[in-house]
Amino acid sequence: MSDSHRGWKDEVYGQVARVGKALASPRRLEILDLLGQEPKSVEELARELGASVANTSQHLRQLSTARLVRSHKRGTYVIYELASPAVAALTASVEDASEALLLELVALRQRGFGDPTDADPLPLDQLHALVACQAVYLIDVRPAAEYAARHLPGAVSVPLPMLAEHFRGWSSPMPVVAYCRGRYCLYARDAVRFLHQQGIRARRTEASVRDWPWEESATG
Amino acid sequence: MSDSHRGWKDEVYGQVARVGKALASPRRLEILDLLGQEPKSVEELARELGASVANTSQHLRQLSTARLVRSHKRGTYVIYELASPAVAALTASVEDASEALLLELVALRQRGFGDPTDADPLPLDQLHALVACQAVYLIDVRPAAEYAARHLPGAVSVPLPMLAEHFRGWSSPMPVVAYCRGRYCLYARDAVRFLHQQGIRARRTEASVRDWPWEESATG
DNA sequence: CAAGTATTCAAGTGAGTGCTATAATATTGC
DNA sequence: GCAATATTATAGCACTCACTTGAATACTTG
Repeated sequence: MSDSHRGWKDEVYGQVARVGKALASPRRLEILDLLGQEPKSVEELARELGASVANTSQHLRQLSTARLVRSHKRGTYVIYELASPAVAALTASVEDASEALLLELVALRQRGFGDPTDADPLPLDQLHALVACQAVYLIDVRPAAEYAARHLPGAVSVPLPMLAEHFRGWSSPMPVVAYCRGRYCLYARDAVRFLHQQGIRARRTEASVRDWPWEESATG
Repeated sequence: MSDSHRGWKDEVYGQVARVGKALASPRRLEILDLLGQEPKSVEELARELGASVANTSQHLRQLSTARLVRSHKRGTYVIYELASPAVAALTASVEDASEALLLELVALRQRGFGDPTDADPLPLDQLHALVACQAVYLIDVRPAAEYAARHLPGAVSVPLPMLAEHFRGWSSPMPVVAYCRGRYCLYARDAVRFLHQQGIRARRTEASVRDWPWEESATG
């Protein structure tokens, strides 16, 4: 009985495992998070990953055969992007589950944000409210291209290298809130540390373009 | 800049990849689906999988070190169970994503349910309504132990081997709806085929205990 | 058409994985 | 305590995977 279904089940779970295998490498997971920000070229991904171009290309090939990403050519570059929003939802699920199950991961993340000057992150719902009534100065500290692709409504683009220049002579009493790529990105942490050094009220949030309630292409 | 965060990112994504690796094997995915029904012993899982006990034990060990499952002893048996509801949600996410991304999987599933006598499955919301007003006879064709652990409200336990006996002399005009473990289980299909042969109005649903809106331990 | 550049292919290596078969380790029931 | 049984550990095999290196491909630009 159960035996007569064996072949079919093997095939079915074999297919699901194609997706599972794609999620089995740290590099590939990081690639998926990066592509969740914005489509990127192989070279750019390799630079972000600190990996060789050839190696990055191979990982992208695997993600591609598992249908998690797709590519098209733009000029001399091959631009990779997530195959669908379902992929961003999938990686979010895996990361959520990991945080729920692995104490090590929670500890590791606390270690990254453990400096006493790193205030608690601003929760998503509070951010929503504060931005709506313009009570905070929301900055997007990712590279400009990622801001251009998609950003939180009301946010100002201040890439990390521009931070000092942007806040030179800053005297507004309005508190600053910084966001970056999300949970596993330290840009916002670095920004907040710098602003604190300058005596500017600042806080980070773990919200990112992934979490924001998106109406299609509303890039306010 | 990005380089100074490298070590931390490697560790973080390494942790997430622990969960990813656990999802990278067809056998382990099937184990997670089976444990989503009910906690089971190694021996029982091995029988369901058509795998050796030793091999099953090894897979369970991997799932265990990734914290997706946990175990406790009952008599001479070691009973494995999902570590938390988050694991069931995770496997559901992976399967959802696979179905959204892999045409092969959709085709494969259609092949399993492609017989013209297999009517379209009853959607979850319709099932909810029909059960609420007692317009259908809902049968749970999984093994009795899984029914005992958890079942849809209003369902009657009719394990597949008991099907013929249960419906001998059946004359009610009420249509039968059969459910089993879910999307990748063929028990409900087999039950509906049999009932059709007997001239009984029957339909399957892909709803399962995983999909039902559960209030805690309401096993109506 | 030629040069330059972005990407992919191919081969090689060391580590890891899935499976089998066999032995070892409980733990229960007599 | 001894036999029976459920589970896990160990060793070995074929295979896959991640990464590196060096060459090949494809496309743009002059």
